[in-house]
Amino acid sequence: MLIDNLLEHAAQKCQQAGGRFTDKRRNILKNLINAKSPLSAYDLTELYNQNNDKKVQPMSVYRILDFFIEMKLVHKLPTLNKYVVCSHLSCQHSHQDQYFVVCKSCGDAQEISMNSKLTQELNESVSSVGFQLVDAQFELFGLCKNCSNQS
Amino acid sequence: MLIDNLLEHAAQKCQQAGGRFTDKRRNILKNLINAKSPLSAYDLTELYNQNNDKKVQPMSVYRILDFFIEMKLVHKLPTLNKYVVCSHLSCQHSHQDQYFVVCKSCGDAQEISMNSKLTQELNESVSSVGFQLVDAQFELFGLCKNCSNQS
DNA sequence: AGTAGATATGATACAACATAACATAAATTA
DNA sequence: TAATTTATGTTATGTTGTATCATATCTACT
Repeated sequence: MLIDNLLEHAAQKCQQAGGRFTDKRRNILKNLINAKSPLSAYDLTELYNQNNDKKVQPMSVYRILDFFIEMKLVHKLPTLNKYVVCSHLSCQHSHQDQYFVVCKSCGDAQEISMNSKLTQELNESVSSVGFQLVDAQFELFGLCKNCSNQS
Repeated sequence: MLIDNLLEHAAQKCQQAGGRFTDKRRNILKNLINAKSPLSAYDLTELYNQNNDKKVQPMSVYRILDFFIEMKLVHKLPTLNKYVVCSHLSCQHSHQDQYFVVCKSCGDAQEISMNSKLTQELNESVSSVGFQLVDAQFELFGLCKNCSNQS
């Protein structure tokens, strides 16, 4: 999908929720969409400042990322302390829980939608120790096709 | 199980692997066994220094934790940046992959062994995006029995 | 016992990630 | 246009983790 369409879609989502899609936010989201792998808040700060006269500080980037996460436009990968755009940036419908596989070699991350069988498995095994599941997002580590061919 | 037995067992595991079970290591593992919830490296540093004349620095604690992780005596919860003892500290046999549920309210963490169905599900869905699973440990978030009753 | 090699820890500095707190600016709405 | 809400600026600081080089301690060998 064209990046401008994605941004337009993101803008709409924000506005519908009573948030603004400012230049800074647009710019930072664009950088994250174009990124080959997950980026840290400091990566995004640097990227922004390389390409803009007005500078931004990490504090602001964290705030902007928090906003995007609330808008469900961005996910945080807590193990990596990095951020990726939601792969369903352009869908209208609501989504299942999702999780991520991160390539140990190149750092690429893939979002995976959780199927119902998996969700059920997780819920069951969590209840078996007396817990009630709240947030099922998680990260796994592996090797992507490219990297496992090379080694 | 009595804590001294657990420590004795840990000592054996270390020695079998050609590692030493020094006083510092013993002391720090003991603190982690007694902990009610996961502790950070800095928590463990403070705990140690409160109870000992010879002080230890975070750097050393990180090294000791790395050692325990290699010995499979301790797990790191990467989302929390905290550490817990392996719930199978005293078993001899090798273990499946495991994951954790963390209570969002009280911070308590429970280790859960992955059953084969779940392992298979994960492997399948990861392969479906061209990845090969390497490390399947992860964390989920929920509410423990106590905390969900209170609210 | 003495020494060589491996293992463990000390010590200092710093990098990377993240938040607190208070001020200003810009948009929205009443 | 004044009041309110939303977004960002600014500075300081907290938290987590690693790099590097030095010293100590244990183990095994002759």
